[in-house]
Amino acid sequence: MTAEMSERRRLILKLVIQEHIENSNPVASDLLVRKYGLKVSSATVRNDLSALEELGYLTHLHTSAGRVPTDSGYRYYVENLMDRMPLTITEQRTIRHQFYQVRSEFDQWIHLAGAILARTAQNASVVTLPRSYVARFKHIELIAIQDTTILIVLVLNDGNVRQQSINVDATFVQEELSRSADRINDVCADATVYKIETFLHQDRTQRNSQISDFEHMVLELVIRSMRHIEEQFNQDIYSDGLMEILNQPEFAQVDRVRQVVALLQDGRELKPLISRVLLSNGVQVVIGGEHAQDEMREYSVVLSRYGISGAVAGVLGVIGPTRMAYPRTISAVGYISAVMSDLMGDIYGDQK
Amino acid sequence: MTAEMSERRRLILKLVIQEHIENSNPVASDLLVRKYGLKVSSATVRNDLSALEELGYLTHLHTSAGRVPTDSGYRYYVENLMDRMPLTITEQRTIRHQFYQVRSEFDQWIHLAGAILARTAQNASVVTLPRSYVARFKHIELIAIQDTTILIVLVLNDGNVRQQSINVDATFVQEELSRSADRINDVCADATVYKIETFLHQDRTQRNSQISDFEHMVLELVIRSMRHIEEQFNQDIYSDGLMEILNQPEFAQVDRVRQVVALLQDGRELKPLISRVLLSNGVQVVIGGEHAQDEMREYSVVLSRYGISGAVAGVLGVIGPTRMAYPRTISAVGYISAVMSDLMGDIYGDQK
DNA sequence: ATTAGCACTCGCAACTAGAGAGTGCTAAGT
DNA sequence: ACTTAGCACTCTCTAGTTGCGAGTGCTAAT
Repeated sequence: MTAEMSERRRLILKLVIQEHIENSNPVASDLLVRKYGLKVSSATVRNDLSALEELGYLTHLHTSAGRVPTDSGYRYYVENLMDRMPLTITEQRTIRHQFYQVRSEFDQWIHLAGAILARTAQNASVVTLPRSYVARFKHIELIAIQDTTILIVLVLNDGNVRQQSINVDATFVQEELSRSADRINDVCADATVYKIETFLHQDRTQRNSQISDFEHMVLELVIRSMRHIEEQFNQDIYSDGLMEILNQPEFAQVDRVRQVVALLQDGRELKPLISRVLLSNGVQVVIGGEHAQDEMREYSVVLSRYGISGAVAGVLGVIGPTRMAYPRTISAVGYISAVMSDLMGDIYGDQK
Repeated sequence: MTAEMSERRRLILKLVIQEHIENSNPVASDLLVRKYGLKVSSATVRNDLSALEELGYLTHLHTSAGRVPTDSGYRYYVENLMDRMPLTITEQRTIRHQFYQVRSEFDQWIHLAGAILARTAQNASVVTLPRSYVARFKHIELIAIQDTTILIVLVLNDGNVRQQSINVDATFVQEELSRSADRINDVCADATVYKIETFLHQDRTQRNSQISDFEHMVLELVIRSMRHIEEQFNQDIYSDGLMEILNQPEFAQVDRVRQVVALLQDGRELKPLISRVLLSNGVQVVIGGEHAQDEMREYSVVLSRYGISGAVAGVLGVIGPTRMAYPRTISAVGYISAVMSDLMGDIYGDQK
């Protein structure tokens, strides 16, 4: 005697969820009949609603309140019911245009992506920098900025640039430094950390070293930097749209606000998700209680990988309350990740 | 017959403010007598309180509530009453130690400063990057990252590093690029934008050009970048401590929270302040209604310039509700700006 | 299977009352 | 002239009460 699905029940579930997403209050049976012109009476709808509740897709807070979707209700909606809702042509053009304008400054990309995502989805956005799966040395530059202070600029193959300064005993002139940099660039071209380490080790045990003590020291620093980067592989999460998410009615209480601020600020709860998404394709949706972490129980995330498959990749997406405009959010995340991937293809080339 | 100051009234004002700063509720006459063991009765204190109110240093919200400082009360306190409260030796040592650990990665400095300020003052912090008064070219690097894509890394004398990528028609090999970079580095050494422009102009009108067309193009980009940097001179505000400030009891209502998030996020209200502080010495305090902007009426800021006087400078400080632990905050801002200035002296040298 | 009708539940807003906190004033004391 | 005790007065905050509206759930009829 358990409840069963039917076409009408599916329609009612869809309407309940869409109505709830739009207005955030519980949905009543007769509102559905009136607003959507159902050809049945509110009593019939009530029966269906309680059947949908029995199936686990809806709940009430208390007897005399309208229905609210559960996490599995949202899941069913996302999988089976919702209509795709692509961004309008105008929106797409605007977005492409904005990216085009900052195409050469790629440290701006993630800021732009974060801002657009947040505005489009009316929720908070998260974006990680694109990173190589294995960091490779691309180029080093040594610049004398003071008598005994040297600025090291290290460029990796994924466009990661790190600057660092060191103090040395002796005074170097720029020519010397440039020659050292050239030598290091030669030796390390396209090398992984491991290769650089091996080289350093061999060079040390040999009698006639190819490189100077100073260059040794620089290489040590390079290794340390690259290790450091690999450790925090995709761990720096840039986030935007705090204002947007705070305008959602679920954040009318301060403790909810504090909770979401904490969530976005340290990002500990998001990291496992991001790691998983990095290995997947397409837009991923995790809804409320599906999260492993308790702190995320009240939030949904819509994430996608972007980048060049097999080479460099990052993750971007949206986080918001479980009551979220999934169709639009999913489209926005999908579209922006595609635009970003295209851009990266232009710059890094479509290697592989 | 206007009210006058007296030693006891000064003491009472000081106690009211300190008590209010600590507990955030209005201060009653008999609490002062009980808690601080005053040698007069609560009725006397009441008389003094109403005298202080007449002088404009205190208010009531309504007849039967305790006293609360006004903005000018806080001002009087900061100018005349408060005891300096330096950070403890342990705190100072911890802070120095933390900076020491990241001394070579100076893009971390502002993050560290922001975090420490926020934690120490239990409020939001703001930090701007150190910038030269006039940007000077230091070094350029051209790196082939793809057949027709070149990465430009531009280093300015204040340590500002900008990366940019360009697409070109022809294919360049790294050697060619390095030679071009060398030539540009020669020509532009320590030049201001103006100088580079003049050079470019002269070189164009001459028959035999010193540099190639490609190098011309790069220089154009350099000029654009430097202009861009000069325009947003100290305009990028890094901010931290949102969690800390939200824990202050004045942010128990959501609209206050939204207000402060907006304030920190766009920073429009802070920019004029920062520009002013850049030209001043020592720790500057602006309290509530002293702000020119209405949006800042409920906040106080404690700011200080840091850097090397006459060369590079930035601003750091704390923003919080007018009820703020001024002595401690002022000490923290002063101390951290001193530490940052020292560090910068080590790196950039104490030129001038 | 659908529907009308109606009792029942729950939350929410408005109102009331009483307690508590703290002042302001007056008149007396030093 | 300053200080103080005493007390009335004001205002807020909390708890309790009530009534209303929204919406369900059930029953019995179609």
